[in-house]
Amino acid sequence: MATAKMAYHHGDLRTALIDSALEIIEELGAQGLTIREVARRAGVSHAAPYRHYADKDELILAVVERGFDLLQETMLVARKEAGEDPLAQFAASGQAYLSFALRYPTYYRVMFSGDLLNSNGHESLQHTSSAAFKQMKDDLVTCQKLGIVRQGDAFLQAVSIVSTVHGYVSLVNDNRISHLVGDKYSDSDIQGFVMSAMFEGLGAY
Amino acid sequence: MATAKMAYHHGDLRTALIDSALEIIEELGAQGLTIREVARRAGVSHAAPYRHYADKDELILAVVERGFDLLQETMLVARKEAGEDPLAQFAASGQAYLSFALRYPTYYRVMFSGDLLNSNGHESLQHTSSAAFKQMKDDLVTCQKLGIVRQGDAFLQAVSIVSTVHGYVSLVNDNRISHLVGDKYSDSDIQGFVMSAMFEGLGAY
DNA sequence: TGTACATCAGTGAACGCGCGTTCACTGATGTAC
DNA sequence: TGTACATCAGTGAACGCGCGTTCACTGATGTAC
Repeated sequence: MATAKMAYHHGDLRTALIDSALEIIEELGAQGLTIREVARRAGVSHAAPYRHYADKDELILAVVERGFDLLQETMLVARKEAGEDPLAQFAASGQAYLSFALRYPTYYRVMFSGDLLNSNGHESLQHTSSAAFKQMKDDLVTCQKLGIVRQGDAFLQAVSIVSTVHGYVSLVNDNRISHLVGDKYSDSDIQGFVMSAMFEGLGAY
Repeated sequence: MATAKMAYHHGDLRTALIDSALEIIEELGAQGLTIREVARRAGVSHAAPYRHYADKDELILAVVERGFDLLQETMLVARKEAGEDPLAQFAASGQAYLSFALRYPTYYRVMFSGDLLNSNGHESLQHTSSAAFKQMKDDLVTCQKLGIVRQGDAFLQAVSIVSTVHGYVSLVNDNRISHLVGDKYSDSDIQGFVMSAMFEGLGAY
């Protein structure tokens, strides 16, 4: 990890700081994310981050932005691997979303609740999530045309789907389900059921 | 508000502290909830709370507990007012849940994410939410017997419903929907659609 | 009913802590000639 | 290729702040006789 390059000038501290931030978020939770801890993990004095980010909010914003980029890309790859069938494409990107959210619980939370930000400036984030949402709506329209999803307003259908997925993920990540379950079901049983109930609501065949 | 009684001894500081905490949570968010601010609002020195709660976590726990009690009671009242029809009862308590969550967004969030708690000791909370969940499951079983809800494992159905409702509420409260909407739909349009999609998934007639 | 005293519920000063941010600085790098 | 110098990316000490918690204290209350 430590190369000669890192002696005084770091090389790419701007990126390394985000890496450290992610590490912290998953390990310590959102509360643990401080400029000083980020610097500590990047092996740098706690004033150094100010060379790259004006203040804490700007760093957090960068962290969240990267998260959305990563999520979007993951979903795109999954969709491409799913072949030609539009419903399969749709399901694949949904699954990618789900996997991301369950794999990086705290990160996901930070991304979706304005938790850490003090100021505003969410514009760029809104752009990314709007794009993902539009993609989803288009998919639904396609599926409707093919008669494999119930007719109706695709926008409202999309909100409904997003609600279910987001809700499921949030409950699991906040550990609100496991104590209800006992040994009766595995996580994937539950996940499977919730997703198929959702598809039934959509009338997807 | 200030009575003679409150001169030195407060009267019921234990309760008043929770009131202040709620005020803060709705007004400043979870981050703003500090022992010192709570004391400030209750008009008392910041050491006073320690007469009633061992530490910050214990206070927060009391706040959350009250929230669950309130939620549970609200739901029970709604259910009783809904008359005899089991599906109506079920829908009514769901609606009560929804209203609570949308009315007290930050409070709801604090209740459902372990956000503020440092230590563990969630046992009593788990008890309350388990009870609410069990109620829901029983309702579903009843509805199944009457043939007004799709047959199947009521537990899984309940998880699915909770996911959708919780997800919808979380998105709305974190302001993740409004920027997608534009002027096209009112909040209640969306809410109505999401709920009926959910019921369709259940096969509720 | 009055009084002595234990107990309870507050006060306010003080502690140590980690935080975000600033500042004067210094070491490394890149570039013009 | 070598050198002077501007610029860039770090350092570390210092700031003020609000926090959780503790402590010795004091005022109010309740109770036994």
